[in-house]
Amino acid sequence: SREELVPLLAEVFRSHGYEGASLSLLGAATGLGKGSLYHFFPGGKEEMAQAVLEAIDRWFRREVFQSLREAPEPRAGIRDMLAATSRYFHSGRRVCLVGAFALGEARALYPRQVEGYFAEWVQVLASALRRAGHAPVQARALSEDAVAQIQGALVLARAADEAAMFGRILRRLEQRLLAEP
Amino acid sequence: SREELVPLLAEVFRSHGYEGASLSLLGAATGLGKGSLYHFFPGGKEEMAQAVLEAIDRWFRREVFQSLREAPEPRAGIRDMLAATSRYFHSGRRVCLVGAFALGEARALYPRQVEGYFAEWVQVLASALRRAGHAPVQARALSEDAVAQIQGALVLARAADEAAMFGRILRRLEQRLLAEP
DNA sequence: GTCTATAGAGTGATAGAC
DNA sequence: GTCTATCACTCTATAGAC
Repeated sequence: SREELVPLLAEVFRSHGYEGASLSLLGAATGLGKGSLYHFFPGGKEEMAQAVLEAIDRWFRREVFQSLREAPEPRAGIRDMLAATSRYFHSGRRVCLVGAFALGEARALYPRQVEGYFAEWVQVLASALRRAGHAPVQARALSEDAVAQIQGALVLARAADEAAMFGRILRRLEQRLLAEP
Repeated sequence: SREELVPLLAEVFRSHGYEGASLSLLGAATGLGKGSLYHFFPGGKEEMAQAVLEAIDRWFRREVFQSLREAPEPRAGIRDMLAATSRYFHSGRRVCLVGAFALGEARALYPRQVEGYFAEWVQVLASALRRAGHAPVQARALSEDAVAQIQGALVLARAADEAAMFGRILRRLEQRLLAEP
């Protein structure tokens, strides 16, 4: 049942941040009392956020990184990655929890996960760009730019409360990533 | 003396977020008791954050947007803007408070300021790009991409705890912004 | 007396841990 | 549900300047 709880907890952390996600909010979202929450997560709030980060990590490995790694045609993999990214972030209406953690206090609690999430994304995308014909150095640079662009697009879309901005930026990013090396 | 307090308060909000910036932290950072803080900011924490956002707004208008608006040569203005940006964010070691607010709960408290900060940045940069020879639609698109890139670079640099990443991304952004239309 | 700035005890509410 | 700690905040008291 931990597995069924995690997506509910995730949405609370995403929309309220780590400090803002109080046990009463987490309880309300799951329909559980504090006692039950501590039964499933003896480590309390910290363990809940840990479980959420692990679930995010699994999702990105499966839905976003896998097609980048395994697509026979790297450019198709890049398209799939961007489509999965847009789906995951609800076309810009949803915030990136790892990005929000990176900017805030929670970074200190989960340094490995925060660092690893972006590092793996950049590495996997750079590898696909190399297979698409880019020189290693350019592939790495373009990949860093791209992952930063996605995160920045989420910030701007949320700031403007205009999800469409996320879609616009992602569409231009796709053109840039698929342009001939 | 409010003016002398604001930068100290700002650093607390930046490194702990809105909810994480407790009155005891704010008191410790300023060396003031609650009485004094409430003397200068009768509206409490909300007014302190408001004052910080106003100071940020003034700083960006003066140091970042002005050269974009007034530089006789728009490309020089763009270079100055990027240099001021890098200076402001301490070459990637400092977080963007408005960006952090945008991703978190505090966005709801200051919707106008959060929205306005990015909207003005995008608008002023797009105007400089038009003067540099870009067509209006392309200027606007490139400007959105650029401001998002800067915000994303701050997220990634902070996530990786590697300030140099911010510098790398900004250097490539400069090339892209100064490329011939 | 008045004004501005200060400190800090004390308020109820709520936090997370258990 | 119970616990203690801490939250934002209020209030009273007090200091020196003029």
